Amino acid sequence: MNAYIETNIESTSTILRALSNEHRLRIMMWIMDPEAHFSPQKDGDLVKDGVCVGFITEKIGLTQPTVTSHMKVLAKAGLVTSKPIKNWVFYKPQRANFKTALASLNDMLG
Amino acid sequence: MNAYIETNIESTSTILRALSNEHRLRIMMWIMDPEAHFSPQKDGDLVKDGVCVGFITEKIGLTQPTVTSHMKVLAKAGLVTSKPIKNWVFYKPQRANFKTALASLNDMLG
DNA sequence: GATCAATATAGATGAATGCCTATATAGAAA
DNA sequence: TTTCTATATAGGCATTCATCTATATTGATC
Repeated sequence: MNAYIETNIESTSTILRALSNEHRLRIMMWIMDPEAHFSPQKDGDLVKDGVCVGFITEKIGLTQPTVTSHMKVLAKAGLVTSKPIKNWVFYKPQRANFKTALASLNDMLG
Repeated sequence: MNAYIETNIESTSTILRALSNEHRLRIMMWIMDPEAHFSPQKDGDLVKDGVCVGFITEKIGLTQPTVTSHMKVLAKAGLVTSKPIKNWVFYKPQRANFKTALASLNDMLG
């Protein structure tokens, strides 16, 4: 078989699985346009640094460990990166990887 | 909240979940371009009617009930429709719904 | 009408998911 | 160095998913 297509199917399905959960889809939507959905943070810029776990937790109404677990799924799929500042952790979208996934979907199914 | 966005999140995540399984993603890829992946069928046109369950089952190497179950997931997500001819059932992509999902993803995250 | 062929349904099982509470860790501040 | 705060980890539990075997259904054919 075609190794390129196979690798592509694997990573694409990982990304789709990450986004297939309503909470995670909502979270991605929020952090893609953080200034529209969160108020400014003290120790990290919403756009430059990302959104902290606490803000997401409060907004989505799940417990903090559950949110951390969702963020890890997004991170493993390559959709976000995390950066610790003081004792916060800020999550920021990886737009390029999202765009690549959309393009793959289009290649494969479009 | 915005009912439009909420409905959208629900149906989009349903479609993403349907496509997040590697087998289903592969099947969708095949039936989107059926002539590239299957040989002609006796009682149904690959493009006009769709691909029969038996062909998919043989190509993917799972059992027939498992394939039927996958096809039902795709159908529930609105990604395929089925049409019985004689005692075959042909599955055909619903391109418009797929395109809509891609567009929603772009709206929400792009 | 009996048989064959293609698909669907039923039911079981193991693995993965999503959620929680309780606790650990690590940096900041007192 | 004790305490506070933000996040991570551990572990348990219920639900959903992916798969199989066995069987039912339905149309075609003999």
